[in-house]
Amino acid sequence: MSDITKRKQEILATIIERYIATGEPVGSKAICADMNNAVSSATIRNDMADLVELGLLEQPHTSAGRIPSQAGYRYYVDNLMTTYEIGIDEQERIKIWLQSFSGEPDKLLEKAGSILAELTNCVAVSSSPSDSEAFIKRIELVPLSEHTAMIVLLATSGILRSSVVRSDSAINVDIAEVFYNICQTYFNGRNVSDISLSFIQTLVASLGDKVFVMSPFLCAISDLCEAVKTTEIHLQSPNNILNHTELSEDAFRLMDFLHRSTPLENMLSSQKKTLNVVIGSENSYRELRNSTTIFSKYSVGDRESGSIGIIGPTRLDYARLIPSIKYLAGIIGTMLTETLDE
Amino acid sequence: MSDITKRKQEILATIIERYIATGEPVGSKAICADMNNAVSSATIRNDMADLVELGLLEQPHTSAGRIPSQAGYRYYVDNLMTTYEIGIDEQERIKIWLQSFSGEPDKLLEKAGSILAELTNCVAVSSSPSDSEAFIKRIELVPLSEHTAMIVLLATSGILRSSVVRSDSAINVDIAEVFYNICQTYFNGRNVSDISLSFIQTLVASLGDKVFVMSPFLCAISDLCEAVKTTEIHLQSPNNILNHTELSEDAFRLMDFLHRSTPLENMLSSQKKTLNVVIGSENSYRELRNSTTIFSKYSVGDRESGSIGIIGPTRLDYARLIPSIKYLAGIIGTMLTETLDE
DNA sequence: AGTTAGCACTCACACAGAGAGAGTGCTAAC
DNA sequence: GTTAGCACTCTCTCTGTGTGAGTGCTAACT
Repeated sequence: MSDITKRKQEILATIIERYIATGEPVGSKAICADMNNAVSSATIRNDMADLVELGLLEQPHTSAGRIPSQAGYRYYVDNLMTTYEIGIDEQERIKIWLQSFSGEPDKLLEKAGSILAELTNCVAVSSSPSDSEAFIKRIELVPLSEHTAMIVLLATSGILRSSVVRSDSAINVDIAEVFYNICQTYFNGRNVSDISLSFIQTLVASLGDKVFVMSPFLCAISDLCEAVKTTEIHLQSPNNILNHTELSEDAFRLMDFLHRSTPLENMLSSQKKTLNVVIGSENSYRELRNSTTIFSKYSVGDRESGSIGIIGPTRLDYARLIPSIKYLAGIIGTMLTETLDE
Repeated sequence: MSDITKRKQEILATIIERYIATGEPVGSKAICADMNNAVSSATIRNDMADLVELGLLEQPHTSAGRIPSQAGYRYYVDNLMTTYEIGIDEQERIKIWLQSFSGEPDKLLEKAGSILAELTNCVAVSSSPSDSEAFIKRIELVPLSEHTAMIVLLATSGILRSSVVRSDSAINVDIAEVFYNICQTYFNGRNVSDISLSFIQTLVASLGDKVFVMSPFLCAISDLCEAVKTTEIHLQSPNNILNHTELSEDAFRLMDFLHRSTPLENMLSSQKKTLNVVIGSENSYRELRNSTTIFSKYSVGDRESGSIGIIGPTRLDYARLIPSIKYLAGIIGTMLTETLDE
């Protein structure tokens, strides 16, 4: 692959950039003009034929211009692209805009996602920080009425989860005390992965006559631990899919795909690198075979605990989008880490 | 309008029901068969011509069958339709399914919405109970870390809202006490609409040296009161829009419309009746000119405080959907009222 | 050997005409 | 008021033609 002449690389880059901008197949004449007539269109045609041979370009039909193949985009992203960083003032604006949500990871990610969707005109997807190694930092019981209370669980990963519990018996100071005692003894400081159903069951067995009052609360805690471990997926502007005509055939299937969290989750958890640009059929899900996904992990503390990125067509302005996504992932990580430090 | 002969009504109903089932224009022969050849196709043609004249039917083109006009649907819904109640066992299943979410109105509505979307194959929309006449029932401060705390506000409308606050000074018992004192004196039992920015400002002025510590909390309370008043819109399965080919032209605009809460909110708040069936261009929003919206209000206590319903094409199985929506609205109301009573 | 001009060729697209089929509107008889 | 019969209308599909963009190939040139 690396034995492609400089000129062929230039031609490839020109075709890709022009195609990204216009969405139309690029002919030899147009390239010729873009290259200031350095060589004739016939020469370019010869080179293009070679690039098709190599699988980097495609022809929609015999007498059309060329469009990049998925391998072509891959070569471009890996070897040819020069990235454009996002402007400093824009960076500053985003930072200020996000600052106010730094206390609540989910809200922060939703906001970041909607900024990203706006910026890229694509669907933005983010996963909340999930960390099965997280510990329970704190559990609080917030009485709401005689028979209902809210249980709030804060994990060391910075994730905050809450749920409302109903109890048949009145929730009074005594019960709260029992609750906090149990938390202190059995939950606080414990790894969320330890709180299995069987753990709760053995715990319940040891409670004696408090079991009936306590069990709904303990079940809630178990659920909340589960929720802390579970990656929450945030989807922003799914309708942006419809902006891209090249995806209109897949639109229906894609929409359906986007609205199911499990595959998205699997997709994200299978990504190993910090920045993942997955083009077309490189994606393991068939629904994404005509799409590109660009995701960057963000780090909370020293752990890469979540991702943010986009799903769009393969025809994407990679050179601009990749830096934007990197920037957002970076700033999310920083903010979440700062909040965690206290 | 009421001077339409019995037979014409029967023809109209047959056309509408057949068109709802098949989506294809209905010809005189087909109706003839559906009516057991009680009259000849020629007679039906004569009657159909009259129904077109009256604006209840339309012809896509001269030599096609007839389809219902929007006015035709209206006439059908108002005068001809016989509704099909949802099955008892299905009712029971839904009830059990929803029960577990009765403590959290927003989750309950989301769940109900997703059931409705599944049931109807349409987009489900619901608004959380909003009530500007609600009072503050309770405010709790939940310390999370040295500098952050969660503020939980429960309103008499059953709505629960929370937000995380950062404070520059450490959040200790003293501060909590001051906080609860302020709540007791100024907030608890007060109408959420009273908590304006100017109210907070005068309150802040009277705080003396506690002002710097308290102001982020007070601002949060103000925001939460605002959030209690604000109708929260839940959208379920927006991609169901794409299931309906007759809306494919509007799909893009509709999707966009659905993802902005404000118009949806306006639409819902402008509906006066308990059950609102708004067909096609009866909708005040242009985006909905080819859609039907069916919404039912649900009552919490004795106030109609929110809505649930669907947005779909005008070609809808009104006879089945209307009872389903009524049923869901009813059960939501019952559940929310029960939770509130305690 | 690499580059270029020239030209025939290919293919998608847009438009037009023909044939088929569904369903109508009208007329005249019942 | 109802019905049978029939010409008529309009959509849809298929086919054919013309156009234009862009190619691939060949032969000449540097």
